[in-house]
Amino acid sequence: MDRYEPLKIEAKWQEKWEKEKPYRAEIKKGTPKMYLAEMFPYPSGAGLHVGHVRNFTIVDVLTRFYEQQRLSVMRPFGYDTFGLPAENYAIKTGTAPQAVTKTNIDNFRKQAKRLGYAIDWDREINTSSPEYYKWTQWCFLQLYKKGLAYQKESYQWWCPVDQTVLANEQVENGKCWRCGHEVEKKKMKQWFFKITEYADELLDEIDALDWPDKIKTMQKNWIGRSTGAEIDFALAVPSSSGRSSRPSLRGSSLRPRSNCGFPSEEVPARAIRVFTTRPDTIHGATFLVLAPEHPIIELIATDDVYDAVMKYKDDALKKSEIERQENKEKTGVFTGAYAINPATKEKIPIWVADYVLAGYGTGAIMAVPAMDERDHEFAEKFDLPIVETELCDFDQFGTPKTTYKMRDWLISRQRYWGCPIPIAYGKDGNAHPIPEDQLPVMLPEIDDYKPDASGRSALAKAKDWLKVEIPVKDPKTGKTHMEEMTRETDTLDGYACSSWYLWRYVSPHDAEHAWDPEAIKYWAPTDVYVGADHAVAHLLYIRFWCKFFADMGYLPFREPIKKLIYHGYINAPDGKKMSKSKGNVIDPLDVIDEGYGADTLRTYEMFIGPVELDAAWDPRSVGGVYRFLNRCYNLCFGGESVGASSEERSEEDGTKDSLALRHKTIKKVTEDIYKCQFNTAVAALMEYVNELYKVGADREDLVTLGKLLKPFAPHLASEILEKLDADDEWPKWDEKYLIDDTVEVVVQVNGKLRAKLLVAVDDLEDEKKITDLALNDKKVQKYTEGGIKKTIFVKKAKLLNIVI
RNA sequence: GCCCGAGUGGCGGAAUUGGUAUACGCGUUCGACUUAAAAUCGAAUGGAGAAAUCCGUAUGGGUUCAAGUCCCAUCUCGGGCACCA
Repeated sequence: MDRYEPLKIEAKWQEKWEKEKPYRAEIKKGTPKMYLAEMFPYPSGAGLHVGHVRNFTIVDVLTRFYEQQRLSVMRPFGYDTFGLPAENYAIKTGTAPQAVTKTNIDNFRKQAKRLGYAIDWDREINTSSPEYYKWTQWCFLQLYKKGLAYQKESYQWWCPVDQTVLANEQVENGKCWRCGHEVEKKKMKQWFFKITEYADELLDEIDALDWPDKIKTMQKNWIGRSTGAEIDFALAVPSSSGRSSRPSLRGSSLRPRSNCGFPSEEVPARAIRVFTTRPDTIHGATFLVLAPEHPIIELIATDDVYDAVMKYKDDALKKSEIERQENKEKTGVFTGAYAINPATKEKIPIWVADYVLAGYGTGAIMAVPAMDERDHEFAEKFDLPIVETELCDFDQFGTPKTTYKMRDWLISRQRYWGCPIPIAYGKDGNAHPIPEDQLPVMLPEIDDYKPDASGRSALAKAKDWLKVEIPVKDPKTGKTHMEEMTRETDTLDGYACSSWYLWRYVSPHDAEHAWDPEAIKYWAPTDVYVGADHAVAHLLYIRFWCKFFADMGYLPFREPIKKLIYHGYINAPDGKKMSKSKGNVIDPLDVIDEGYGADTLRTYEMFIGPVELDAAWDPRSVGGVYRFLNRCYNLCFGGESVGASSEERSEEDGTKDSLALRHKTIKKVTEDIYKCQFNTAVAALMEYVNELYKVGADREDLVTLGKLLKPFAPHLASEILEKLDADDEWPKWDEKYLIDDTVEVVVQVNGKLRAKLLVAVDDLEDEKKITDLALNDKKVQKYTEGGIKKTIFVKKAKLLNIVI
């Protein structure tokens, strides 16, 4: 008898799948479709890690499960290749990111193929290939045309190490998500996507999603909608006139410069607009507080305190986000100016303090120390009046307003290795979109990738590339002429590239469209999406783009992902995060090559625990799963030690029991996979094999085993099914085999287990018979001598409780 | 600080959602095979007890015929948000 040699079996099947391409997705009209994908990986130089394997295997189990049910299945694969690691590597070594990326992709593909995934390899995509990013640029232009891609000068997060700006979503606890360095605020003109335009819809549709609550809550918090009102507080007449060198307030209305994220509408002359969720407390507003960045500060600060106010402002701007977060002690400074509370008509002082955030609301608040804890703390510290307030009807003072914590998505990156933004600047400095027929704007190959602190990417050094001729229509004559312009040197945030890739998969080589309209109608939206990261950023951005392209008529749905599986990490055996520096990394390819094989690795990672939980790698448990597969092999390929064959079994009981066992297992495994409870599905298969060892297995038992095992261990299962000359169609269970002739009834006395009765299944209908049987049971009688109060029979639970 | 989620054997974890707690796997122990080891196969394995039994799902209370599951309080751990007016 042959031994189980996983590496041999796996090589055989992988070669067959490579040649025959059985997992190619095709549109089959009339057949229900199933589109599954993982969050595509960034192909790092280190190759696959066990976390990738968990991610991809979850998708694979479901892919094969549905494929075996003969649904029309699509499971593509791709690479998210733009980004800092490849670029930093290029800077360090002088190797072109293009070359590094190609090497890494080749390695990833080779490794993924060794895991036996049911991937349609003809649908492979790579975000840094021109055939892909051409359409990323096309997407940008659609957003631009609708005014949803725009430029704005404002204070932004700047990472001094990576020398680029970052989106809010990429700043974690005041640190850069990539390098971990503290971020700074820098005032720059940058490109944004107007995600806030969709804030309400993004929020309102969360509840209906089949996504983990954790993610839904995080997105809700991130969007952070609150409703209230905006109220204008008129400035009181300044006690001293402004310095002549300073801009004057008189006459003109105040238009906040568009540099702090303040609303762009005009604020009435000589007034400060505040946002509050509690306009009904306006009578208790005893002072105003402005964010340090508020542009009106320098206009209203009186001479006597002007320098102090400006110093406070400068200090606040210099402070890192971490310093601001750590120090919750209230600080602030009086501007010397006053405003009029429109409700009480009282003159109230205007302060500046950094506990008021520039980016939220109007960057100014009315402080109601009697109602608000923070205002109270501030009032106490600076000895400002606290007056109890009566709630009032505020309609006469303010206008209803809804605000969001979410900001527009900053997409400019001052980096080389990204998708070029398809924009050029004319002599007048105005931005012009690159015409669609000039796409893609190719990323030029350059020698020196290093960015500098100038705030421009290395592309600024590609002198030839910078020049471009753009057709311009003269507004007077209506004639078009070519004008030489200078290209935008910022590249797009990598998240832009991944905001539409799920739709590219439906027609990955389409040269005419970003995605084929017919194919998208059939395949999309994605039915199951699996990942372990990007709870807010990517998963919010892709929802935003989906809604936008739905509005544009390019997508026939408004939510891109029906079901989201968000799985846990796999940690090192010591429970800590795996990391190269700690030297505790488990390399999945090593696990395969040690002799365990891919089937063991895959099955182990499904068995490791509930999908949503983190788990620690346990080398010994890997051995346990290997033993299980080995037992499967021996059972199917005939070992002497295997239990009785079907012929030797007693005709009456054996066959009936084995049918019950088989159908029970089919039911359990099927239902568990639907519920993504892969650990218990594997446990059920183990139980099945254990039982078959005891009672013997006939051909049908083994065929069933092969079919149920295939999603987890596809190579071994294929080998089994081939030997048995069986197809892999998913088996169905029949409830009639699950009903036994006899059942065990549990007898409790006061809720404690005292006896078990074996009764005919029909007797479950006869409560009196069972009660009599129980009361005649010797073990039960020991407890019921003193008489009984009542009995409770629960048919569903096959349980009788006797109360004494 | 606020909002979620979770605490079950030596370990990872099961438990039809109120109905036999500890499935499955690991580890441990014993046995078979072997000159021996590995592999494989079989058996045992929550604690106490000679046994009958008793005690056991973080802790303390409660509801119920019946609680790991529901309610209240406390403790511990994880996650999210964190001056958002």
